[in-house]
Amino acid sequence: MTLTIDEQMAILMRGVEYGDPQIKEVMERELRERLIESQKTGRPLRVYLGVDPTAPDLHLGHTVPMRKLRQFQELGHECVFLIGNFTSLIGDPSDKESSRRQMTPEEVEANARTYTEQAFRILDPEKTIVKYNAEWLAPLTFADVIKLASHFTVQQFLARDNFAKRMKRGDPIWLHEFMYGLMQGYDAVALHTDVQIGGVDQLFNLLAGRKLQEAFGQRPQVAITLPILVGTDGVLRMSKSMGNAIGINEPPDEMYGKVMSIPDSAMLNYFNLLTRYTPAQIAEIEEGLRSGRLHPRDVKMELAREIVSIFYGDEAAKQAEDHFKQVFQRRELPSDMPEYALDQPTRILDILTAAGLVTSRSEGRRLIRQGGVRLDGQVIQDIDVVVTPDGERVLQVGRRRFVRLVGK
RNA sequence: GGGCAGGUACCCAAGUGGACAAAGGGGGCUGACUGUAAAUCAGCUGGCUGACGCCUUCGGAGGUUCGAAUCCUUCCCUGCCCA
Repeated sequence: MTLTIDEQMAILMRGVEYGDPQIKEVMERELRERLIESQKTGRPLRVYLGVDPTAPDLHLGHTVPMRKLRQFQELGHECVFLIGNFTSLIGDPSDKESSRRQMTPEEVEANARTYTEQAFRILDPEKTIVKYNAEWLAPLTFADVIKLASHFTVQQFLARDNFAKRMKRGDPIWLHEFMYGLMQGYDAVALHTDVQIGGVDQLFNLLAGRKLQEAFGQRPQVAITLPILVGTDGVLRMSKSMGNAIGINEPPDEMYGKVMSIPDSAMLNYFNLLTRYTPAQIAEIEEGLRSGRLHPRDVKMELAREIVSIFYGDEAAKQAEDHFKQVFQRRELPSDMPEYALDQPTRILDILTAAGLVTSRSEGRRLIRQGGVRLDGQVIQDIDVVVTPDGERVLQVGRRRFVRLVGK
């Protein structure tokens, strides 16, 4: 609370990115004005972040704007975590080149529950207001919707990068997808927001909010947009459906390992968007990597440790790192592994499938043929080998799947 | 409503009567190497089978044929042009 406006601005604008320098200038100016007013009047700003519950788990990509919301929270502002339980029935065109399928109300509801639980690992539950946009979107009449639509032209939508691309390619653009921007814009109106946070791909929607707020006689919100986090492939945006996501609910070992699997080229993206490091510290790392003073592997391990630590604490991060060194660097057995009770001589393929190490027997055969299956460290050559229970034996598939066979 | 072009495996995309479980790329997996599950290189990537082989798959349903992803009928869906 004792921070100066300049100090607050430095925190809040950190990492913020717009496609356009002019927008940035305007947003910066407006945010500053509002902060000053807030300080004078004592009225906290109303800040909101919306997420669509399209998958059961939040991943690291979601945490980028959530951390920004948290910063506002810590500066004493009123923060709304909005679950797009209505919008996700439509499917957001922003994050996909192609349109997203519509979800059933049941799926949305189940996901919304896990989302809020997981969100509180970043946000302060005491200071967070959780809202669902079906509250105000569901009651709108067709006439209301038409009125909202009358504030936009088709050209404005078609100019949007995402639609323009699909247009060019001849991919379908559904009429209902246009409604998405209207809905998200109306969220801002319904919430009387001062600030909305989102990914840069959401800029269009945030600006739609400004437009609608003006139409409703409200002061247009400040849009704060953040860069997109890439997934473990290092190229595409992180998303569960792309299979390149790191879930915030994943166990520490898994989280650490997945961070280690990102390409070196993605490291700075992660440092910037996910860690607690200052810009100066990150610049130093960047310089170190470039000059060869720092070893990329060590830097990545530092990154993995930091990320696990944010979610599970230093102790768990340390343990995850030890596990990683043990299993992947020294190729030793992990300290603990799942057990599978073996009570009679059993063919190897039966064990692999029953223990869930492979998804089909064909896959098991393939892995054995490729030398990817080991019993007590010995590569299994014979597909037909029968394993007899004999105290404890360790069955390993590839480098990271282990099961302890326990005789009975 | 009319004309034209399309709908292929997790994704993109070839194939237009048999040699197609279906080219190529991406992703994923395994192995080698290494600096890590980076990079690079090699292999694998529908299911069942010890194996020969068998079964299921090319928008849906029928049909022609010894044989169909490929031809025909019909239905559903998409894009472009015209109205």
